[in-house]
Amino acid sequence: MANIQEVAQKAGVSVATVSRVLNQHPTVTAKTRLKVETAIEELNYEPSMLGRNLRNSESRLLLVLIPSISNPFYTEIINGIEDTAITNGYNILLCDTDSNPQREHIYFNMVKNKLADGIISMDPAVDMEKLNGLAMQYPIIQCSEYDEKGTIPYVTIDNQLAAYRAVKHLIKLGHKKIALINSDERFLYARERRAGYEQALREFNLPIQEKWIYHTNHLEFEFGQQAMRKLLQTDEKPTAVFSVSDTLAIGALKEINAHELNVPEDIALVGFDKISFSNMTNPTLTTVSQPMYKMGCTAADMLIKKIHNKDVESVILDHELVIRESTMG
Amino acid sequence: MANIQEVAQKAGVSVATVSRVLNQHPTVTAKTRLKVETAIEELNYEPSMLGRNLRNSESRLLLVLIPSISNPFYTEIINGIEDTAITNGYNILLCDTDSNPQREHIYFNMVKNKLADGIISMDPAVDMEKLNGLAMQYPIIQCSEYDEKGTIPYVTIDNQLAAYRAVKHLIKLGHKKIALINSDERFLYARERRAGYEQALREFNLPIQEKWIYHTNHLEFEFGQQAMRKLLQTDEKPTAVFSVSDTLAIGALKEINAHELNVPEDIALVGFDKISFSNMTNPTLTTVSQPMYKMGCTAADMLIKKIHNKDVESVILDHELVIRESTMG
DNA sequence: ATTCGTGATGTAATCGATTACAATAATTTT
DNA sequence: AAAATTATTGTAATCGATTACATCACGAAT
Repeated sequence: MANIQEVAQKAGVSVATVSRVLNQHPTVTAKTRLKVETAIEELNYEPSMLGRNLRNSESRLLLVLIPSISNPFYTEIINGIEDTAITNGYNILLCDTDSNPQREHIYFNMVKNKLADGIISMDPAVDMEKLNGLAMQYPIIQCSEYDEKGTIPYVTIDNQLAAYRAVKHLIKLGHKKIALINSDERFLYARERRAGYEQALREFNLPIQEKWIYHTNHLEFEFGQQAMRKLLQTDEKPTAVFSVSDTLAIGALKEINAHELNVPEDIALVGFDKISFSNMTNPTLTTVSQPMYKMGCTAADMLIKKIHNKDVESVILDHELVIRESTMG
Repeated sequence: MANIQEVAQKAGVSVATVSRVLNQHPTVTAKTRLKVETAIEELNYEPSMLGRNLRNSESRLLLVLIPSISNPFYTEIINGIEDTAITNGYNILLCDTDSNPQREHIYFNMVKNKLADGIISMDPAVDMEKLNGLAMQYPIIQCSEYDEKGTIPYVTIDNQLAAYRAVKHLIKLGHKKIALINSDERFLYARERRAGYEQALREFNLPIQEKWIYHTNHLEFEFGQQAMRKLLQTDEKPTAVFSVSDTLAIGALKEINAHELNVPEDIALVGFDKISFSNMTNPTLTTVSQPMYKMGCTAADMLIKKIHNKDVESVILDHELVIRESTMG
């Protein structure tokens, strides 16, 4: 790979002139520009981002932190981020943190070292303290999950309201024994969705029963199955289940079927996220739709603004309850 | 963010000594090491990758090119890559190329510019010519999809044999009218799997009927539905379907159900990839299992070897036909 | 006491770009 | 035609690290 020196030599000019051509400075003569451009062409030269970044302290790269690539919830968000980034001349790099602090540390360092210009964090398990510290010096946005006590701008939905509506929908269908499959309440979204669940129950004077609330640390299908297995073992089986994630709900559906029970006749089921697979199950899954693509776009917009030192405000986007077969009697 | 100069000043030593401490050179006195380490501590200093990379021409970053993050097929492979990379002191960056040459170009440049040390490409739609050109100078490995005419080392499975076995399994069950849902035959895997399909039919003297071969450009569920709709419209309906991807098969299953037909009684179904969803459908999906995690590990191992200038040979891993409910009569 | 050897540290070049400032060439003004 | 002005281009410092080589200090050998 040729460097700027060789181009300069070949074109018979100084490196400064080559750099000016590269950066489209208007002061360069058409003739010299041509010379340089031919030299670039002939040497197949491409400027080194390393040298450039070191000098400019800018990489035009955005980091997107996700806990796990296997969660389909993130795919549409990422598409939104990517489209917006590219429109603005940025590129994104996906970072699968596996909720591992050590990996996170590496990605944090990439920003400190100017290898990236900013971070969009979607990892609920991120070290909030570290993230807040980093955010004092570097552009950071949180997407979906955020720190209520922190000062980092975020884009999300009203999780409590969404859960409330989902459970209210079940209550309106006549259900009185409604279970909750929740994830780890270390996470804000889990706490908020539980609050929404309880809010709905209280509003209709239904008791909140611990035996119908199941917590799981993982979001994979199998954990939904496991959750449902437990719930079916309770002395009084629930007639409806609200799950805080589609993947868990799909696992639950599988388990319900395995017990020769039917959805929605025996047990109604509501998920959360509207992942594409939720429309492929039989029955199709009632779920809460988050505007994922828009969320991604908004997050990217906010980050880019922040990089340019503009002020940004947190955003709460609308959600929607998508009623499908799993709650249609 | 402090730099090495400031640390040197604070510690009362030269930058060379600081660098020596950072790189654990044995020649530094315990006393000076301590001085430097305290200074690093106090200034909260972290060495800049940019400066280091520029000097060392090494980033210890690997690029992983995937066409789309939404395809669950890649998740386990990526886990394998990531685990292996980290064990060897490398980190990975996921690049969602969207099969877009312009985006690819950016990622190719990152390697040219030493922002990354090598590439694992999993994009079937990658510009093979460019990739081959790049591979003459930079470490590149192909995973899953590869260029049969090129010289880039790859890791994959025997796609033709796998397809042959899948279709033979259907024939052994007594099926004579077997359809194929294939993806774009620009891709090698699609051509190979079709070859396996035809090989099995020929071996058992079954005619190859164009009406039962459907091509689709996308792998999302909806395209599987669309494919199946077409196949059900043919004058003579197939009694079995082999789909080159689980996502397409799951879409097909949905469509079959929508027509009030049953799997496997009316139509048997075989997918490919053993994605985690394929065990959540009802009935569960017979599919071809690729050793995805191992594939990822192998690819990462090969790439790291290549970065260290060792010779690497292409690898063909074993596959397995996983028989589940969708072909159990 | 002088010389030598060894180990610890410092000096300065280097990687590949950008850019302030200097220098030169081209043009206009008088 | 000489001076003044302006348009191009070149020189060299800079970003933050690494490292070959130079230097220095100190103890051992003679």
